[in-house]
Amino acid sequence: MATENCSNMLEEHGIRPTPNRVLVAQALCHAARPLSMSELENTIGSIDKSNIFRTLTTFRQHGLVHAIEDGDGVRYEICHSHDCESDDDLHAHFFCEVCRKTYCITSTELPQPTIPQGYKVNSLNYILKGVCPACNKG
Amino acid sequence: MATENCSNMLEEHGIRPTPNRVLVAQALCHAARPLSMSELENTIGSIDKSNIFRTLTTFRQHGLVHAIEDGDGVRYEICHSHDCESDDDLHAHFFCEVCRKTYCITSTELPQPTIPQGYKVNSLNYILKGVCPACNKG
DNA sequence: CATTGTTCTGCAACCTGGTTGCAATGCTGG
DNA sequence: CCAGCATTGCAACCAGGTTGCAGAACAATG
Repeated sequence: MATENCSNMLEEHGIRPTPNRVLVAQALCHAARPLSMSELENTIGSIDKSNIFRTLTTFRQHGLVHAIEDGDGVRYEICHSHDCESDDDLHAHFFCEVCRKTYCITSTELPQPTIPQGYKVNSLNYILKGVCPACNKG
Repeated sequence: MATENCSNMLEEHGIRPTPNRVLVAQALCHAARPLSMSELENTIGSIDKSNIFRTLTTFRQHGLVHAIEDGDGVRYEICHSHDCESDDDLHAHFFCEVCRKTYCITSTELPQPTIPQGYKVNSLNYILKGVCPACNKG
């Protein structure tokens, strides 16, 4: 996504589009998969990890990104939900144990288990672990 | 589970039943829910965390326990699978964000998403986060 | 344009969970 | 009993995540 568009996207979510924030948003938009703090740090190269952490916290508070816990830390992806309150952009994720990347499984809806009485569910995390097609060759 | 039974259980899995290992196995059997390394350390009180770590690693290698990543670290539970190879004891887990405990959702089968071509799945982790019934009162 | 208060940022320090190296101890088989 | 391997506790380490702080950037106001 172009710098301009990312800047607008931030403003639409009530986030002031500082240069660093635009860089983080661009990195997330450009990646086809969720990125961890350190992946973002390496990709961008010019921003301190504490700032990336605070930027992602801000993004999350404004419903711009999802946090995904894939057993290898936390990764973030742009939330494509039509309505960030209802968070209808849920899907499973696949963590490759070889290349240690996390992919979105968008081919299928996130299957919802039956929740017993009394539990209040705030978020879902469905992680599959194994070997991705790229690493599975040969 | 009694000391005697735990000891047998270890031997059935090809694990030498040292006193410490029996303590860890008992703690896991006695708890109705998966426990983290530090929960085990606190519950048992007499065993060093590095030893608990190595004990759990051994248990896992012998198919005695599952590791569950619930976004709050790793927790372990006795694997009740009939056949540890096929690992048919899969179920979702619920992490309470208030008391920070993890519960098993055994009321329902773990729903399986459709996996795209080429991915080799080794394990599944389905975590729901929210507030458990005990913390949800009042 | 200068001033002031808030926001953003980088750096360094910290914390916690997980992991490893090592030396001492305990156990097992000859 | 002895040699050799398994088990253990301790201390150190590591990485990801988090916080405190002080300076830089910014927006608003007179």
